[in-house]
Amino acid sequence: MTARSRGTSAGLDRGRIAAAAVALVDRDGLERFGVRRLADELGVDPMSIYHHVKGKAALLDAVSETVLGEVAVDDADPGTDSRRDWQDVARRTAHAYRDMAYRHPRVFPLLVTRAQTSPVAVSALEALVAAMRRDGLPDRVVADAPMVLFGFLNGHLLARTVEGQVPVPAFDADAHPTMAALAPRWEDFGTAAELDRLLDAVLAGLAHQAGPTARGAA
Amino acid sequence: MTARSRGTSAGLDRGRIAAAAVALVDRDGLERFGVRRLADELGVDPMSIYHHVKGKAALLDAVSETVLGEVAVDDADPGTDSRRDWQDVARRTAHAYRDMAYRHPRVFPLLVTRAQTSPVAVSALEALVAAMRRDGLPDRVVADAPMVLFGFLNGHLLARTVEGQVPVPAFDADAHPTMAALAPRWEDFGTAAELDRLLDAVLAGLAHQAGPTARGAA
DNA sequence: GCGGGAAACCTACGGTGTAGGTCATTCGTG
DNA sequence: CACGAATGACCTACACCGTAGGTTTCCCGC
Repeated sequence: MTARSRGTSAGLDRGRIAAAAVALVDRDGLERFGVRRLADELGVDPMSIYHHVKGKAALLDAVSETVLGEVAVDDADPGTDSRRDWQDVARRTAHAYRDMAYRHPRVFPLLVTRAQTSPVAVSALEALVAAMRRDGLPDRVVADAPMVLFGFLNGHLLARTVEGQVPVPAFDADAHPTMAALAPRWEDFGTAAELDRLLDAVLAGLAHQAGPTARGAA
Repeated sequence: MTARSRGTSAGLDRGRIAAAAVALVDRDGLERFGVRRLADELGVDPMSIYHHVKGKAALLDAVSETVLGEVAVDDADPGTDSRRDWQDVARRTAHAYRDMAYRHPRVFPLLVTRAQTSPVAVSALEALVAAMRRDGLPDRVVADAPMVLFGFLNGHLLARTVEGQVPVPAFDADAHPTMAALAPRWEDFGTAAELDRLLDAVLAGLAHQAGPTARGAA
C-alpha cells in the first residue's frame, strides 16, 4: 500500500471534499479543523484540495452550504381540500432547521457566522411567505416574520449548540432568590418541548401583529 | 527609545491587556487577531502576555467579558409612585444590548459563540425577571421570557453584525415574485426602527402567553 | 505517437500558539 | 544595609498552519 504516484487520480471533487469536511468538523470541532487534517482524512496531499476549492474560507463555505442543504421541510400538501396553516408551515420549518442544527452541533456556529446565499434557504423562506399571504396576513407582518423567526431560531439554537453552554450563567442562589426559584423551569434546556413552547410565544406575537381577522391569527 | 531591559515592568495587567485586545479586534477583526499582534500593539514580547492570561482562549474570554461588561441598562426608578412596566424593562435591556453590539460589531460573534458566565448578564436577567413578577406574570412565562428575548436578540444582532451579511440571500426576482414584492420592506435592515418593530412582535407574544389579567399583557 | 491539459504531489515561506528557560529588578526579611 | 526569593519581563525553539509556486505524471483527442 504505497503512496499514490504523481499523476493518478485520487477521485477528488468538490462534493467528496465537502462531505469529508463536514464529517471532520462533526468529529473534531471547528477549532481543530484545517486543510492539512482534511487532506490526511482524504489520504491526499494538502495542496490537492486547492485544485477544487479556492482556500480554507471557501472550504468552510462548502461545509456551511452542504449542511444547510440537508434542511428538508416536509411541505407536502395534506390534501386538495385544505392547505397548511402558516403557523403549521412555520413550525415544520423550525423543526427541520433544528434537526439539522442538532445533527451538526459543531457546524452550526459556522452557519450563523457567515453570510448565507443558499437557494435552499430561499425556498424555505418562499414557502413560509406564501403560506402567510394565503392566510391573508398583511405584508407588514409577512415581511417581519422571517426576521423574527430565524432571528430567534439562530440565537436559540446557537446557545444550545455551543459547547459547554448552560441555560443561565452560574449565579449565587442566595443573592438572587428570584432567579433560583425559576431554575427548575429551565431544566428542559435543549429539549424539543422547550423549543416548541418558546416557538409558541414567538408565533403568537406575529399572529397578534396580524390582527384578529387573518386566518390562524389567534 | 530602545527596547525595555529585561527586568523592568511594562505595566501590564489583565485589564490593560483586555482593553487593548478589544481595540485590536474592533480595528482588525477576529480573523486577524492573535497573541503576537496584540503584543506588538502593547509594545511587549508575546510571552509577557502569558503571565497575566493563560492563553489565547482565555484572552478571547477576557475580550468577551469586557465588552459584555459595557452593557449598562438604564434601570433607574422613574419615581416612587410608578415602577417600570416589564415591557419597558425588556425594551431598555434590548436597547442597551444592541448598542453594545453595534459598538463592537466584530466582537459580537465571539460573544454569542462562547459560554457566558458574566455577573453583568445575571443582573440584567434579574431585573427583567423581577419586573415581570412585579407585574403579576405567571412563572411559566417569566422563565421563558429571557430565553425568547435573548434567543431573538442574539440571532438578530448576529445577522446584522456578521460582515457582508444581507437581509435575505440573493434570489431570482423573476422566479420568486412573492418575495420580490416584499423586498422594499426589508430596506430598513439594521436600523433602530427595525429592531423596535420586531421586538414589539416578540414582546406581544410573551404578553399573549401571560393571558389578559397581567399588567402590560396586551 | 504525440502534444497539451488536468490532477496530483513537493518544496518552501511566513505566520501562529505556546512550552521551557533565562535574566534583571523589586520586595520582604533579618 | 545585605541578601534570597519572587516577580515579570524577555528569548529561543518547536510543531503546526495556510498557501504560492513549481514539478511530475497520467489521460485523452488528434
